[in-house]
Amino acid sequence: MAGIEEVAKLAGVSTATVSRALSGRGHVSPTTKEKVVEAASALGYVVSSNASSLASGRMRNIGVVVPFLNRWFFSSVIEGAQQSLLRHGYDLTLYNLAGVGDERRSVFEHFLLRQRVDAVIAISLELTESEVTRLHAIGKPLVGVGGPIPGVQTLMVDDAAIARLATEHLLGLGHRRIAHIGGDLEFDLDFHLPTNRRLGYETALVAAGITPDPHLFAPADFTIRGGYHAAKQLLGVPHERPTAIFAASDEMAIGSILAARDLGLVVPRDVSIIGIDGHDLSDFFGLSTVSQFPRAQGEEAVAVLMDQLEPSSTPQAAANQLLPYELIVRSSTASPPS
Amino acid sequence: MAGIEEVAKLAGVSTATVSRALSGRGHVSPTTKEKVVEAASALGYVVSSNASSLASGRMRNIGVVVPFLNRWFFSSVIEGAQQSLLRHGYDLTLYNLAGVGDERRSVFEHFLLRQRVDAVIAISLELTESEVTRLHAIGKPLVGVGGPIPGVQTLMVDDAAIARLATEHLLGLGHRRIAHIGGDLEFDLDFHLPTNRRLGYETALVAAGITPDPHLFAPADFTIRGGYHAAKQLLGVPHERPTAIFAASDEMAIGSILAARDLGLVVPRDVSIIGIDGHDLSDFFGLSTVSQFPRAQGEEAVAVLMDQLEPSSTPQAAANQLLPYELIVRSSTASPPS
DNA sequence: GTGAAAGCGCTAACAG
DNA sequence: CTGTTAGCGCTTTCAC
Repeated sequence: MAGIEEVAKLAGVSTATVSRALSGRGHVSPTTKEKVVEAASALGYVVSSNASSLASGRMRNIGVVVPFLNRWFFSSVIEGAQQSLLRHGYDLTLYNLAGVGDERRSVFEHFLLRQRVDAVIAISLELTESEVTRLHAIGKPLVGVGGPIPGVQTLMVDDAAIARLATEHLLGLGHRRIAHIGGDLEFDLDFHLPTNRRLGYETALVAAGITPDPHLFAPADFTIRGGYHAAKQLLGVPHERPTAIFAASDEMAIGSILAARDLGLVVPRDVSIIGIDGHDLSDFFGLSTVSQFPRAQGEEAVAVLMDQLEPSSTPQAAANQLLPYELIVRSSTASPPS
Repeated sequence: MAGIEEVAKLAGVSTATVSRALSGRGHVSPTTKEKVVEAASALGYVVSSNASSLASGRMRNIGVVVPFLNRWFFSSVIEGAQQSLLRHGYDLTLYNLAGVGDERRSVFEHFLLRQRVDAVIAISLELTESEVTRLHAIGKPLVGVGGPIPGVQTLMVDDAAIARLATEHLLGLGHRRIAHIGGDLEFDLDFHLPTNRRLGYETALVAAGITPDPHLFAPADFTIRGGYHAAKQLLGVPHERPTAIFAASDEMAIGSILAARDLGLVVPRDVSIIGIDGHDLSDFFGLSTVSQFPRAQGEEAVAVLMDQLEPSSTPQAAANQLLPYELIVRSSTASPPS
């Protein structure tokens, strides 16, 4: 456990110089710097992040708060963020706000209050005003991903536009009876995401001169299982079966594909199905979808934070900016049966 | 940002007493403690983890190293670990060793060397001997989950036994031509897990007087997609089609179910399918499986670490112990067609 | 460009 | 049971 002092001795300089040489902060002559770097690696020296943090106030650590871990969207965002952070020399401390009660309070007491992080990224999580306020009070940047947090810089896709696009794709193929599987109310608590998607769907319909039919809406929980059950409900009716389903997530769309099969329907001949996400499995199921790019969202969140944490001449990110998405047409959508 | 000193003043005690009262270490009279706690919360005081760590040498932070994030098994283990750690007042810093090259070195330079963590949990990841040695050299406990790391305390299920159990289930139903979808060689690099599962499968076969047939083995990559393709291969043969498939993961088993359907085969009438994992989706697909309990594995890993980090009279965990598993019979397995 | 020295905020002996 | 007193290992003014 070599310390800075030993490095200084070996390099024949002061500890201050070692610190400067190794951190890049402040000016050190090239020769000196080289000597220091050499001495450091010779001794296997590495700075103690604690001592460094204590003295400097920087933690080089970002807190990431998520509601779930084993959902494709979340783990993808995290992956993107983590990789990007690593590149910046930051660590990523993970907080899973699964249990909404004590766990959640506990998280805030824990890391907010223990100042373990320089900033926090909240993924698809609606923080309370008090939580936001407290974070801001202690000067911690906070960026949201996946939905608007009042008063907070947020990265999000335009859910309404995405939903409109998906619906328009179906409309363009000639579908008129288009069902929608969206989030149920419980999910709307966080983020109005389902609502926005439903809105986009209805907007597209109306623009095409179609009155949205409440019977063509089914709520589900964003999972394959949920989509399956919702789709069975939608497709099981004897008359006026929808010719297409627009699901608010790929997992629900996949569930819908499976449901259609189980009902003896052929996709896309009998029913077209489109999702949202660009899930790993969408390709496998031949699912048409509107991709959003969660890994990129994680990276972008980090870029936003870095702009604040380490202001450089050239900001890397634009916050409150709408993120890209892309319609991917595969084999689950086609013209309706005539 | 109230400091310990202000709390001490408000409570009318010394900073040392505040520290003791708040951390629980050392004895403080109940009255004093109450006063301190009150003063602390009145001031909104929270310890600075840096200062605390620097002075005490404890980080209250565990590093978790994983090869993937968006795979059910890994995110589940992490979830379990994180929740358990939170309860112990520890944070969880996540390191994704996705890219095996620079990323990996970088991780080790970063956190190993920056002493940000008290210990590390390696999930299904074969650390190099040098990595293990270095960790041990600086006295960091290290526990493996999901496969044996030489010289390291490891939590794992008995993969051979699980595979044997799954195969015996099929045998017991009367199957004789049982195919196996296992990991391909690439995956065997980490952990011999596929090999062990294949071994268990063959052991069961041999015990039943059946000679394992290499044509009944197909490698895949543990994903739904991979399982699908492997199963098509296995089930597509015109003669002597296997009557059952044992897949080394639920995702591959699900892929197999989908492949069977696409080939016009009815599960389990024409072919029985069993997996390993107890995946979230296994219930949905009616998949028979041998559950292992990844969340519990994460929790157990934490318990092992806590025993070392905060030795108490009663050890909570037994290391190098085989973890529980359970055969769950659902509707994907039945007697073979006669 | 480099060194000296004063902390960063807390914990852990050691006394009392 | 509680107070005093050294540091923990680094960063950062401030001089030079």
